[in-house]
Amino acid sequence: MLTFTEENYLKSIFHITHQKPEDPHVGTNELAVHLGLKPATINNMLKKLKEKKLIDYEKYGKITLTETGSLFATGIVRKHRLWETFLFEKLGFSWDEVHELAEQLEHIQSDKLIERLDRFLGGPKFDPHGDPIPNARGEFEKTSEKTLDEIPVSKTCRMVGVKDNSATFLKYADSLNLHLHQTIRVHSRQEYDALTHIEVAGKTYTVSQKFTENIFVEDLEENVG
Amino acid sequence: MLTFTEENYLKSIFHITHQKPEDPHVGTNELAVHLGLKPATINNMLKKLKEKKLIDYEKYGKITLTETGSLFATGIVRKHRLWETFLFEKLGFSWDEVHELAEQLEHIQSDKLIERLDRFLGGPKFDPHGDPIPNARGEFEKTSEKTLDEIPVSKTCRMVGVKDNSATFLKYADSLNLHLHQTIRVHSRQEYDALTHIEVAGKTYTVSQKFTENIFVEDLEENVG
DNA sequence: TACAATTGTTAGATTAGTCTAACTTTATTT
DNA sequence: AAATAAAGTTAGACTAATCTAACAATTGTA
Repeated sequence: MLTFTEENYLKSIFHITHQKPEDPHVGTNELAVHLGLKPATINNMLKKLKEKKLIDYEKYGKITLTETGSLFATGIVRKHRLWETFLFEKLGFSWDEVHELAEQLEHIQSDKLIERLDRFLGGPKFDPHGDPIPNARGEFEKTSEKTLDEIPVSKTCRMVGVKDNSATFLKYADSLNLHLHQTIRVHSRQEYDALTHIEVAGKTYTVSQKFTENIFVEDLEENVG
Repeated sequence: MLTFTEENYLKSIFHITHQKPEDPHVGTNELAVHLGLKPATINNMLKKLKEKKLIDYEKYGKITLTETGSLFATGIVRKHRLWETFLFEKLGFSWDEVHELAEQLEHIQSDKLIERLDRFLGGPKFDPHGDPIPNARGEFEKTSEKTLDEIPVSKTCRMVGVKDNSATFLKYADSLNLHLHQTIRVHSRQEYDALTHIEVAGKTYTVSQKFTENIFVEDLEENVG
């Protein structure tokens, strides 16, 4: 049984690893920033996690989850995303509210509870942000890594997720009618700064590259022809 | 904002106070037993709770909740019982399983969540054990204090709650078809040890006084005549 | 390659919540 | 009322998780 704190460390290592699949290196400072703690604190805990065989780690080396650690991490992510789905689907929370609450709920200890919740929700595969929900074995589907800024002008795509999970970003997206499964047409794009004109639900908006690179999309062409 | 631990202390003081309305005295040892801690530990925390104006307490004196402390306590009880109701009604847990899970869920911090949960459940007034659910102001209905051992022979009553919330007791009750709102007829009672023959859903059982005094009931006669 | 910048580590202090062991006060019993 | 039992308190130690400040190793660059 892990402590609340240990769970958060494993989850952060998992997220950092998966946010940049090209570089599986996780460093002390990086983890400190992610967890909002000081590097010295991290160092301290890394020893404990290594002791418990949850991570592989050598002094001045990189941090990686062991198989056990990884299983715990996906377990927490599974719980987090199922609770988000519950809050969104059943209690009517908006997608910018669910993350913070799920941060608390993900630490509830009960396999039975989480399996019942999963069933109650109809075995969802994705959470309200389009992130995949791991199954009880820790497996999850790979999602599109294509972002809206990569879609060529005059093509249409479908929104399938978001890279940024902050409430600010999510509320902004909401205000542009952008939600999961929404169809987006790229009208034009400035060569200089990639400022993009998009059409969403009959309305057009101008959005920055900072914004477009945080929207995950799927091509829609094949479904049209 | 209270810590997990502080919440548990307040909740225990609340429960001890309400379990014996004739004697509102709560002592250090008593609280220690209730929380599964040592008296010395309790003493330590009492100082902190007093400091925070959550309890009234003088050295060697009795412990009582302040108005603020009481409001926090009923808030926790409200959350506990709403979560129990959710687990029972929506996720299909049995009434002997819900308490332990609610012990964790009751500490989730979000007024909005609990109000949404309340609405989702249809504003229940009682939890799966028949205990009243306080409203957002901390008010709750008073329930019957009459127990099955007080029902005269050949009278019929309706089960409205349980005094003992242990899984062992609840499973035993379940095995006798005893659940909330069930009608119970008292067939006979031994004068010596109050061993009682009851009829439940067409079947008869012999139960001890230890058992009958843990079943809260309401008279049914007035509804019959 | 050597220096500077970045990154990581160590030592020691702090806080919350717990414990044990010894002691004090209050309550009960003869 | 005195002796005993029960209840409550204090002092001091421990663990988990954090911090700051000082130091060490690695990396990147001139």
